[in-house]
Amino acid sequence: MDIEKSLSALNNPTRRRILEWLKDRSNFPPALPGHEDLDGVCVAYIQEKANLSQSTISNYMGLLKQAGFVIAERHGQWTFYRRDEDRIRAFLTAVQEELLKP
Amino acid sequence: MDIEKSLSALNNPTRRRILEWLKDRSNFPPALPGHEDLDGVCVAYIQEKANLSQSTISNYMGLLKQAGFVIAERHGQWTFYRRDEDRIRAFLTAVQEELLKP
DNA sequence: ACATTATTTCTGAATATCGAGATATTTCGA
DNA sequence: TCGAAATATCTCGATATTCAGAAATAATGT
Repeated sequence: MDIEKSLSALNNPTRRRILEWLKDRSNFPPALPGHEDLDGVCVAYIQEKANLSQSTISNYMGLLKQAGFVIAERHGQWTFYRRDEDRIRAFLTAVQEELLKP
Repeated sequence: MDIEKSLSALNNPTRRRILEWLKDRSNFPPALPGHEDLDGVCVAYIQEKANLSQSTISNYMGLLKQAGFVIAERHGQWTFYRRDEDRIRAFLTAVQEELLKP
């Protein structure tokens, strides 16, 4: 739990919006055939929604992953990203502790 | 509640440490004579503890104030800073909503 | 009024972040 | 095995942030 990295990752409106979009798979086009069971989303879909370049989104997803907010799962040529709810909650607890604990 | 500003303000280890120090007035030297009732801390004390230039600390305190984490109260030549617990809690709630709400 | 002290503001150099384009890597299909 | 698609990495210019020092402002004491 690197609070520094997490705060940096959150300190960007697009990255926060991506995290919100990932709350609901239906914010994105339907899953690719054969991947209906995964609830992750591929980079191309995120890029399309964010309207930023592919390299930027790939980089952003890397930051969100390093921060622990998302899990990346590679299936063939696709990388599917989904939220890591446990670690998101762990981050919130850590910030709360840091800000509030006596 | 500008979550952008707040996250930026938190995205610096020194500023987070200052917020922690301010939890307990006894992290700093005793109050100046005649100001024992205030539980705020003057910039000079914070500067000494952070070991950064006075202009840097003044700047930092300005950011923390704009972010809503501290309240500044000017008494004579001193500005006393103290945490704004209500707004700190409000920020935590806002981040929690943004990160967790469906 | 003048000197002293606390604080803020201005200026600038070093460093970090943003987001793009070009290129590399991985994997699939023909 | 060759080519195409999806993603990752490298590099770069533009912009933002960090922090210091100097100058400006504000309040106090003599």
